[in-house]
Amino acid sequence: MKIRAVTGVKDILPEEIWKWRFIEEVSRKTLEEYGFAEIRVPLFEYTELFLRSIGQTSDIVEKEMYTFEDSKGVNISLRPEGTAGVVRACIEHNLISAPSMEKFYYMGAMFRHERPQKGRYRQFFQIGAEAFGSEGPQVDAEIISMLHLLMDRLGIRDTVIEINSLGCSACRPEYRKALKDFLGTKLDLLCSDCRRRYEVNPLRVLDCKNPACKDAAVNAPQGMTCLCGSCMTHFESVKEFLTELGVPFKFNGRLVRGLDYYTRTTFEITTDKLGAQNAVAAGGRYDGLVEDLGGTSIPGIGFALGMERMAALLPEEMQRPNRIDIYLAPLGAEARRRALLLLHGLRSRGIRAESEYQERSLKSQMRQADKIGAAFAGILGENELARGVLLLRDMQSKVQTEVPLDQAVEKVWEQILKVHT
RNA sequence: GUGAGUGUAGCUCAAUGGUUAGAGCACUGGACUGUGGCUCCAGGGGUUGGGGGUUCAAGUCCCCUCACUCACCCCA
Repeated sequence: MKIRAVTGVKDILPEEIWKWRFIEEVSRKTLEEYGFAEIRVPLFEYTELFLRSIGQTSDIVEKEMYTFEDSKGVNISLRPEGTAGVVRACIEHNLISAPSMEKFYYMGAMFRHERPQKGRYRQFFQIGAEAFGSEGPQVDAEIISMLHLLMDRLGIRDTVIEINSLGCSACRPEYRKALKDFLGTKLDLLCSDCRRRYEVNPLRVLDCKNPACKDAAVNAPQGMTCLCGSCMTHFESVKEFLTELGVPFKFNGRLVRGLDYYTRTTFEITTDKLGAQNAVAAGGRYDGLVEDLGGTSIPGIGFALGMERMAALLPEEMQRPNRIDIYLAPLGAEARRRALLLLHGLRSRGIRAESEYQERSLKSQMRQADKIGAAFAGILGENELARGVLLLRDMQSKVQTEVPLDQAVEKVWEQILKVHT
């Protein structure tokens, strides 16, 4: 068998990795401005954790988890999402307690055994954040507005923020019943998937893309009309705060999340530029999850964003940054020996320097300097060697200056500073 | 899990069933023997995804298989 990467996973090559780093850097900065602290939790957990958090009947658990037994027969799963592990760690290490706010963020790989397609992989990277300790609508608005700011900083436009409220443990069952009563009269109009959903999770019928189902559900009761008083007030406040913060959003009464733990506010940032996978970030409140997993009753809210999808949406005009400051082009064995020392000096000073190690024409070395995008070329031939100088060429302006070899490191440093400012 | 499309050089793609499977880009060298991007010339690079079949002859037709892509489903 030919050796290759496993189906549905991909290598992120050097020519593209700058996008990931850019997204990570901007996200880190933004999250930390909002008071989130990084946490790293394992890539795998006992399967039971996901069964209890995400929900037995969710598609993720039913058919998308990488589940296996280790050599001792312990049932393990690769994490399909990040929230469950973070909540587990918080409970285990007593990181959260009732009234005080605690905020965490993470970035890393998630695994789902789905059929790969555009924007969907079996190993994919998410950046996620979770805020515990407050059920106040300010937190909801803050998280959504933070995402809005983050998208803006990344230069990603053409996305829409959609929000909805799913109600709480008091009013959701009522809505579910109302919806079931309504859909019960339309069963023969629904697709086979939706007839199954009707039994297991009727809310998801609203999410079906099948035109017949959309028609059948057009007059379905909206979740909003069934919200209890406190959920209604909460949702109204979230919308008010968002408006005050200047965050544009769209109410979408059909926005249903695929994970069972969500309550009250849910939101999604969508785009039409990614084919069938339109969600770039999504999240919501999960006021019951901590308790469900064995902690005390602590409300929480969080989101996750898809790095591959973000990377695909970065503005096309963004360029891969230069990775080398100076390329040394030595001519002859003696010059190459001297270049080795100079390289060491430059690099020790924090200058990104590269060189050719074999005998090659100056022409080809200059071509190489150009190809890797070096800001400067340093030419060191017999001529220069004899006079103890380095010929420094600014690749953009083509201006060449000679600097004394024994001061080369400092001179190069000065020139680079000039270019960078 | 279901459906459709596509597999030929590192990449993008040509090649009526018929000679030794080509081109552009990329790479290397040269024209310019010490100066990058443009131009021109030359060179290296292939188990035509894999296996079987039909045929005098298969990259081309048939079957199987694998992979990729897109979509359904679902989601970040």
